[in-house]
Amino acid sequence: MDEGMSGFCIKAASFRGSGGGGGNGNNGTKCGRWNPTTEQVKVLTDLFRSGLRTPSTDQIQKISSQLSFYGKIESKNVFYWFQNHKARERQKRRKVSIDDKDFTRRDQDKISSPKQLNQVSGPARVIETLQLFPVNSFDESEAEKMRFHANEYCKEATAFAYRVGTEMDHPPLDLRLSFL
Amino acid sequence: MDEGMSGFCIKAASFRGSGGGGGNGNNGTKCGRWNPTTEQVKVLTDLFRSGLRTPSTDQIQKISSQLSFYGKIESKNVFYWFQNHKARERQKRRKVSIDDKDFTRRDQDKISSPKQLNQVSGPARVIETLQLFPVNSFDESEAEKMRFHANEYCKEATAFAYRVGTEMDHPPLDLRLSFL
DNA sequence: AAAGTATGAATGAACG
DNA sequence: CGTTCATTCATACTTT
Repeated sequence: MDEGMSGFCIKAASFRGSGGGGGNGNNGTKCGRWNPTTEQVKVLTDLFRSGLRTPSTDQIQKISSQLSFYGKIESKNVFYWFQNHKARERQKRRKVSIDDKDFTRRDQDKISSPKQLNQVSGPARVIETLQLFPVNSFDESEAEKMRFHANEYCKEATAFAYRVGTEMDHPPLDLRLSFL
Repeated sequence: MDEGMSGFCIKAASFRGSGGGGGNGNNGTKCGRWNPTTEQVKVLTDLFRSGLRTPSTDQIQKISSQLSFYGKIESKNVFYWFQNHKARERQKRRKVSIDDKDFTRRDQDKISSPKQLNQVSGPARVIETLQLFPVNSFDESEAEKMRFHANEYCKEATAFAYRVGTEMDHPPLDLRLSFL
């Protein structure tokens, strides 16, 4: 297809996510955008999982410094990484939650002969246990913005244990584009 | 978490809309990546051609719900579809316009694609929130198609537990993140 | 079957 | 912060 590759250097097919640091030495001829190594990603992920979500400038600096050992990295990369990771956690939760499992119970007219195979709707998305007590273990020296923040989303902590139907019965189809 | 690794499901060589529309026997147990049926693609394309470019979350969910009849689909699939379709439309357009100095003697209007009619270069902003008119092709029932939608933005008072309070998470694990 | 193409998915970067 | 753009990776599909 002869894509663009217009502009900057190209990359030579690196693998990402292949656990165990598959020699993803992005160091070298790498320009354009930051391509984190598996080690870098792991550390960042650990930090995130530990509860870090919006690191301060100082934290970003420290993280960046530590991560620079594994490869080229800048502070802004760390900043963006956390921004994106946090945003996407939320975004994904929103998109994957109410997706399928449509209850469009329209009139049962004609079934024609559609081939609804075993449409496995929703592979039982697991619900991670959310902590109600944010305990920030690190950075107790300059907890600036991390004040009492645990009092904003207290609407309901109900973990809807919705079981995914073992057998999804398909409603008769009647699709119009007027659902928007 | 780790949206990365989407597991690894054994690929089962599925068919996608094997040729002419007819039986796009949606694959049965296919995990890997979403494989849209021809009907799904048609609806999405119609929506796109109607001017929809970046559907909102609500729209995405509605579309996904409607499309779930034709086969397995999730909201994120719809999201990605529009993102990709828009990006690639732009990419193609950008590539065929600038640079490339040679005027090909050949016809510029090759086969192209039947998927470009509107949305040309121009400040004319395409409609973002549009009213869809039925363009169904395999649905002969014309019962309630002319419904006035008015300008009611009733937000579908569905009681979805929506709070996402996944703030801090403090697993008992201990990392060597002492450099912070 | 290999090579090429189309496209779903992921994510860095940045905008508003 | 949520949303959007750009680029890239992975894979389904097509062509040779």
